Amino acid sequence: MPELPEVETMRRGIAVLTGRRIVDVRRTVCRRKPITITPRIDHFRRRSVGQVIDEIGRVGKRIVLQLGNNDRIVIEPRMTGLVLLAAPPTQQHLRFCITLAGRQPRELLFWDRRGLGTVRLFSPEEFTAALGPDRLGPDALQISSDALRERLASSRRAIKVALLDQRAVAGVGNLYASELLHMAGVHPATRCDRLRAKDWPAIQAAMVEILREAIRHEGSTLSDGTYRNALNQDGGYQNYHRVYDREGEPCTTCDDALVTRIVQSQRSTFLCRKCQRRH
DNA sequence: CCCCAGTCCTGCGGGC
DNA sequence: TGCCCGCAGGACTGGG
Repeated sequence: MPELPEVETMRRGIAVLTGRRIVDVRRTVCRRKPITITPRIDHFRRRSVGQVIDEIGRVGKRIVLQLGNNDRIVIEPRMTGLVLLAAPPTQQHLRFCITLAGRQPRELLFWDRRGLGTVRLFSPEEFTAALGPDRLGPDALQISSDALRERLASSRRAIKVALLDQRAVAGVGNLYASELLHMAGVHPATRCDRLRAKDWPAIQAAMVEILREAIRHEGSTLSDGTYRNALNQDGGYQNYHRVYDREGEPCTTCDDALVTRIVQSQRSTFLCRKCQRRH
Protein backbone atom coordinates (compact mmCIF):
# COMPACT_ATOMS: atom_id res chain seq x y z
CA MET A 1 0.00 0.00 0.00
CA PRO A 2 2.82 2.49 0.39
CA GLU A 3 2.55 4.95 -2.47
CA LEU A 4 4.51 8.16 -3.05
CA PRO A 5 3.34 9.99 0.15
CA GLU A 6 4.04 7.02 2.43
CA VAL A 7 7.45 6.33 0.87
CA GLU A 8 8.34 10.04 1.03
CA THR A 9 7.36 10.05 4.72
CA MET A 10 9.59 7.02 5.31
CA ARG A 11 12.41 8.77 3.46
CA ARG A 12 12.12 11.89 5.61
CA GLY A 13 12.03 9.73 8.71
CA ILE A 14 15.37 8.09 7.93
CA ALA A 15 17.04 11.18 6.41
CA VAL A 16 18.86 11.68 9.75
CA LEU A 17 21.10 8.78 8.67
CA THR A 18 22.66 10.83 5.86
CA GLY A 19 26.45 10.91 6.23
CA ARG A 20 26.62 7.79 8.39
CA ARG A 21 28.91 4.82 7.69
CA ILE A 22 27.62 1.28 7.20
CA VAL A 23 29.34 -1.28 9.44
CA ASP A 24 27.12 -4.31 8.76
CA VAL A 25 24.18 -5.52 6.68
CA ARG A 26 22.34 -8.73 7.47
CA ARG A 27 19.16 -10.69 6.97
CA THR A 28 17.40 -10.85 10.30
CA VAL A 29 16.12 -13.98 12.00
CA CYS A 30 12.87 -14.81 10.25
CA ARG A 31 11.48 -18.31 9.73
CA ARG A 32 9.33 -17.31 6.78
CA LYS A 33 10.18 -17.47 3.12
CA PRO A 34 13.04 -15.01 2.73
CA ILE A 35 12.44 -11.76 0.83
CA THR A 36 14.38 -10.97 -2.32
CA ILE A 37 17.76 -9.45 -1.50
CA THR A 38 20.22 -9.01 -4.35
CA PRO A 39 23.06 -9.68 -4.72
CA ARG A 40 23.59 -12.58 -2.28
CA ILE A 41 24.03 -11.26 1.24
CA ASP A 42 27.79 -11.97 1.42
CA HIS A 43 28.38 -10.01 -1.80
CA PHE A 44 25.97 -7.33 -0.63
CA ARG A 45 27.96 -7.00 2.60
CA ARG A 46 31.34 -6.90 0.86
CA ARG A 47 30.24 -4.07 -1.43
CA SER A 48 28.39 -1.95 1.13
CA VAL A 49 30.21 -2.26 4.48
CA GLY A 50 32.54 0.68 5.01
CA GLN A 51 30.57 2.91 2.65
CA VAL A 52 29.07 6.22 3.75
CA ILE A 53 25.42 7.00 2.97
CA ASP A 54 25.84 10.23 1.01
CA GLU A 55 22.21 10.82 0.19
CA ILE A 56 18.79 9.37 1.00
CA GLY A 57 16.37 9.84 -1.86
CA ARG A 58 13.19 8.47 -3.35
CA VAL A 59 12.44 7.23 -6.84
CA GLY A 60 8.72 6.65 -7.32
CA LYS A 61 7.71 4.24 -4.57
CA ARG A 62 11.28 3.22 -3.68
CA ILE A 63 13.82 4.49 -1.15
CA VAL A 64 17.34 5.01 -2.54
CA LEU A 65 20.46 5.13 -0.35
CA GLN A 66 23.30 6.61 -2.39
CA LEU A 67 26.65 5.26 -1.21
CA GLY A 68 30.11 6.88 -1.39
CA ASN A 69 31.26 4.42 -4.08
CA ASN A 70 28.24 5.34 -6.26
CA ASP A 71 26.46 2.05 -5.58
CA ARG A 72 22.87 2.46 -4.43
CA ILE A 73 20.79 0.45 -1.99
CA VAL A 74 17.20 0.43 -3.23
CA ILE A 75 14.46 -0.54 -0.79
CA GLU A 76 11.09 -1.36 -2.34
CA PRO A 77 8.33 -1.75 0.29
CA ARG A 78 5.63 -2.95 -2.16
CA MET A 79 2.48 -3.82 -0.20
CA THR A 80 3.45 -4.05 3.45
CA GLY A 81 7.11 -3.08 3.76
CA LEU A 82 8.26 -0.54 6.34
CA VAL A 83 11.56 1.28 6.74
CA LEU A 84 12.16 1.91 10.42
CA LEU A 85 14.54 3.45 12.93
CA ALA A 86 12.45 2.31 15.88
CA ALA A 87 11.32 -1.08 17.15
CA PRO A 88 9.26 -2.90 14.47
CA PRO A 89 5.57 -3.84 14.90
CA THR A 90 6.53 -7.52 15.27
CA GLN A 91 9.87 -9.33 15.44
CA GLN A 92 8.69 -12.18 13.22
CA HIS A 93 8.42 -10.03 10.08
CA LEU A 94 11.72 -8.21 10.47
CA ARG A 95 13.65 -8.94 7.26
CA PHE A 96 16.80 -6.88 6.96
CA CYS A 97 19.04 -4.68 9.07
CA ILE A 98 21.71 -2.12 8.20
CA THR A 99 23.99 -1.29 11.13
CA LEU A 100 25.67 2.12 11.22
CA ALA A 101 28.75 3.45 12.98
CA GLY A 102 28.58 6.04 15.72
CA ARG A 103 25.67 7.60 17.56
CA GLN A 104 22.03 6.51 17.85
CA PRO A 105 20.02 5.56 15.89
CA ARG A 106 22.37 2.76 14.95
CA GLU A 107 20.07 0.53 12.88
CA LEU A 108 18.00 0.94 9.73
CA LEU A 109 15.40 -1.85 9.67
CA PHE A 110 13.27 -3.29 6.90
CA TRP A 111 10.09 -4.95 8.15
CA ASP A 112 7.60 -6.63 5.81
CA ARG A 113 4.59 -8.70 6.85
CA ARG A 114 3.75 -10.16 3.44
CA GLY A 115 7.29 -10.35 2.22
CA LEU A 116 6.69 -8.97 -1.27
CA GLY A 117 9.22 -6.17 -0.73
CA THR A 118 12.82 -6.22 -1.92
CA VAL A 119 16.21 -4.79 -0.98
CA ARG A 120 18.74 -4.47 -3.81
CA LEU A 121 22.26 -3.16 -4.20
CA PHE A 122 22.83 -1.63 -7.64
CA SER A 123 25.88 -0.38 -9.49
CA PRO A 124 25.19 2.84 -11.46
CA GLU A 125 24.58 0.75 -14.62
CA GLU A 126 22.25 -1.68 -12.84
CA PHE A 127 20.40 1.24 -11.28
CA THR A 128 19.75 2.85 -14.66
CA ALA A 129 18.65 -0.46 -16.15
CA ALA A 130 16.21 -1.09 -13.29
CA LEU A 131 14.94 2.40 -12.49
CA GLY A 132 16.01 4.61 -15.40
CA PRO A 133 13.73 6.51 -17.82
CA ASP A 134 13.07 3.33 -19.83
CA ARG A 135 11.45 1.74 -16.80
CA LEU A 136 10.01 4.63 -14.82
CA GLY A 137 8.23 7.82 -15.85
CA PRO A 138 8.80 11.26 -14.28
CA ASP A 139 7.92 11.66 -10.61
CA ALA A 140 4.27 12.45 -9.98
CA LEU A 141 5.24 15.62 -8.05
CA GLN A 142 7.47 16.87 -10.88
CA ILE A 143 5.69 16.00 -14.14
CA SER A 144 4.07 18.88 -16.05
CA SER A 145 0.51 18.63 -17.32
CA ASP A 146 1.83 18.75 -20.91
CA ALA A 147 4.20 15.84 -20.25
CA LEU A 148 1.41 13.88 -18.58
CA ARG A 149 -0.85 14.45 -21.58
CA GLU A 150 1.87 13.53 -24.06
CA ARG A 151 2.56 10.28 -22.22
CA LEU A 152 -1.05 9.16 -21.86
CA ALA A 153 -3.33 10.93 -24.34
CA SER A 154 -2.94 8.34 -27.11
CA SER A 155 -3.72 5.42 -24.80
CA ARG A 156 -7.07 3.67 -25.00
CA ARG A 157 -6.83 2.60 -21.37
CA ALA A 158 -9.05 4.04 -18.65
CA ILE A 159 -7.37 7.06 -17.03
CA LYS A 160 -7.33 5.45 -13.58
CA VAL A 161 -5.64 2.31 -14.89
CA ALA A 162 -3.13 4.40 -16.86
CA LEU A 163 -2.18 6.46 -13.79
CA LEU A 164 -1.04 3.24 -12.07
CA ASP A 165 1.45 2.57 -14.89
CA GLN A 166 4.81 3.51 -13.37
CA ARG A 167 6.35 3.88 -16.84
CA ALA A 168 3.98 6.76 -17.53
CA VAL A 169 4.26 8.56 -14.20
CA ALA A 170 5.99 7.31 -11.04
CA GLY A 171 4.50 7.27 -7.57
CA VAL A 172 0.72 7.00 -7.94
CA GLY A 173 -0.93 3.84 -6.60
CA ASN A 174 -4.45 2.56 -6.22
CA LEU A 175 -5.52 4.75 -3.31
CA TYR A 176 -4.31 8.14 -4.54
CA ALA A 177 -5.47 7.48 -8.13
CA SER A 178 -9.09 7.40 -6.88
CA GLU A 179 -8.52 10.42 -4.65
CA LEU A 180 -6.94 12.64 -7.30
CA LEU A 181 -9.50 11.80 -9.99
CA HIS A 182 -12.27 12.75 -7.57
CA MET A 183 -10.61 16.10 -6.92
CA ALA A 184 -10.11 16.61 -10.67
CA GLY A 185 -13.77 15.75 -11.37
CA VAL A 186 -12.83 13.08 -13.91
CA HIS A 187 -14.58 9.71 -14.14
CA PRO A 188 -11.96 6.97 -13.60
CA ALA A 189 -13.28 4.84 -16.47
CA THR A 190 -12.83 7.59 -19.08
CA ARG A 191 -10.50 6.44 -21.85
CA CYS A 192 -7.34 8.56 -21.97
CA ASP A 193 -7.84 9.30 -25.68
CA ARG A 194 -11.31 10.66 -24.93
CA LEU A 195 -10.32 13.07 -22.16
CA ARG A 196 -10.83 16.75 -22.96
CA ALA A 197 -7.94 19.20 -23.19
CA LYS A 198 -8.79 20.85 -19.87
CA ASP A 199 -8.82 17.50 -18.05
CA TRP A 200 -5.03 17.09 -18.20
CA PRO A 201 -4.14 20.23 -16.22
CA ALA A 202 -6.95 19.39 -13.80
CA ILE A 203 -5.57 15.88 -13.25
CA GLN A 204 -1.99 17.09 -12.87
CA ALA A 205 -2.95 19.85 -10.41
CA ALA A 206 -5.10 17.48 -8.36
CA MET A 207 -2.30 14.90 -8.34
CA VAL A 208 0.18 17.39 -6.88
CA GLU A 209 -2.30 18.79 -4.37
CA ILE A 210 -3.48 15.39 -3.12
CA LEU A 211 0.05 13.95 -2.86
CA ARG A 212 1.38 17.05 -1.07
CA GLU A 213 -1.50 17.05 1.42
CA ALA A 214 -0.99 13.33 2.04
CA ILE A 215 2.73 13.93 2.70
CA ARG A 216 1.82 16.77 5.08
CA HIS A 217 -0.31 14.29 7.05
CA GLU A 218 2.42 11.61 6.87
CA GLY A 219 0.51 9.23 4.60
CA SER A 220 -2.49 6.96 5.05
CA THR A 221 -2.69 4.20 7.64
CA LEU A 222 -5.59 1.97 6.58
CA SER A 223 -7.73 -0.20 8.84
CA ASP A 224 -5.26 -3.07 8.49
CA GLY A 225 -2.81 -0.73 10.26
CA THR A 226 0.13 -1.84 8.18
CA TYR A 227 1.64 1.46 7.12
CA ARG A 228 3.67 3.33 9.75
CA ASN A 229 6.31 6.04 9.57
CA ALA A 230 9.98 5.43 10.43
CA LEU A 231 9.19 5.75 14.13
CA ASN A 232 6.36 3.17 13.92
CA GLN A 233 3.64 5.83 14.23
CA ASP A 234 0.36 5.99 12.25
CA GLY A 235 -0.12 8.39 9.37
CA GLY A 236 -3.09 10.79 9.44
CA TYR A 237 -4.31 11.21 5.87
CA GLN A 238 -6.88 8.36 6.15
CA ASN A 239 -9.04 10.90 8.02
CA TYR A 240 -9.15 13.10 4.91
CA HIS A 241 -9.93 10.53 2.22
CA ARG A 242 -12.53 11.81 -0.21
CA VAL A 243 -13.67 8.48 -1.68
CA TYR A 244 -11.20 5.67 -0.96
CA ASP A 245 -12.77 2.85 1.08
CA ARG A 246 -15.86 5.04 1.65
CA GLU A 247 -18.38 3.09 -0.46
CA GLY A 248 -21.96 4.01 0.44
CA GLU A 249 -21.01 7.14 2.37
CA PRO A 250 -22.07 10.59 1.13
CA CYS A 251 -19.65 12.39 -1.16
CA THR A 252 -17.75 15.06 0.79
CA THR A 253 -17.94 17.45 -2.17
CA CYS A 254 -21.58 17.37 -3.34
CA ASP A 255 -22.91 15.99 -0.03
CA ASP A 256 -25.61 14.33 -2.09
CA ALA A 257 -24.57 11.26 -4.10
CA LEU A 258 -23.08 8.23 -2.34
CA VAL A 259 -19.56 7.02 -3.03
CA THR A 260 -19.54 4.11 -5.50
CA ARG A 261 -17.02 1.27 -5.83
CA ILE A 262 -16.19 -0.21 -9.23
CA VAL A 263 -13.49 -2.70 -10.26
CA GLN A 264 -10.88 -1.85 -12.90
CA SER A 265 -8.05 -4.26 -13.77
CA GLN A 266 -9.07 -6.34 -10.74
CA ARG A 267 -8.58 -3.40 -8.39
CA SER A 268 -11.10 -1.31 -6.48
CA THR A 269 -11.81 2.20 -7.69
CA PHE A 270 -13.94 4.63 -5.68
CA LEU A 271 -15.81 7.59 -7.15
CA CYS A 272 -18.79 9.92 -6.93
CA ARG A 273 -21.03 9.50 -9.98
CA LYS A 274 -22.33 13.05 -9.59
CA CYS A 275 -18.98 14.85 -9.27
CA GLN A 276 -17.25 12.61 -11.84
CA ARG A 277 -19.42 12.38 -14.97
CA ARG A 278 -18.52 10.10 -17.84
CA HIS A 279 -17.93 11.40 -21.32
C1' DC B 1 3.26 -2.51 -29.00
C1' DC B 2 -0.57 -2.56 -25.95
C1' DC B 3 -3.14 -4.40 -22.48
C1' DC B 4 -4.99 -7.81 -19.29
C1' DA B 5 -4.84 -11.86 -16.19
C1' DG B 6 -2.14 -14.42 -13.17
C1' DT B 7 1.54 -14.66 -9.62
C1' DC B 8 4.09 -13.71 -5.42
C1' DC B 9 2.73 -13.53 0.05
C1' DT B 10 0.25 -12.88 4.66
C1' DG B 11 -3.48 -11.51 7.81
C1' DC B 12 -7.92 -10.16 8.46
C1' DG B 13 -12.89 -10.27 8.21
C1' DG B 14 -17.25 -11.87 6.17
C1' DG B 15 -20.11 -15.68 5.56
C1' DC B 16 -21.73 -20.08 6.63
C1' DT C 1 -17.84 -20.48 17.97
C1' DG C 2 -14.75 -21.84 14.43
C1' DC C 3 -13.21 -22.52 9.96
C1' DC C 4 -12.37 -21.27 5.28
C1' DC C 5 -12.13 -18.44 1.49
C1' DG C 6 -11.55 -14.11 -0.72
C1' DC C 7 -9.69 -9.73 -0.66
C1' DA C 8 -6.18 -6.08 0.03
C1' DG C 9 -2.96 -4.02 -4.53
C1' DG C 10 2.84 -3.21 -4.89
C1' DA C 11 5.51 -4.94 -9.54
C1' DC C 12 6.48 -8.28 -12.78
C1' DT C 13 5.64 -12.02 -16.41
C1' DG C 14 3.52 -14.44 -20.08
C1' DG C 15 0.38 -14.58 -23.62
C1' DG C 16 -3.40 -12.94 -26.68
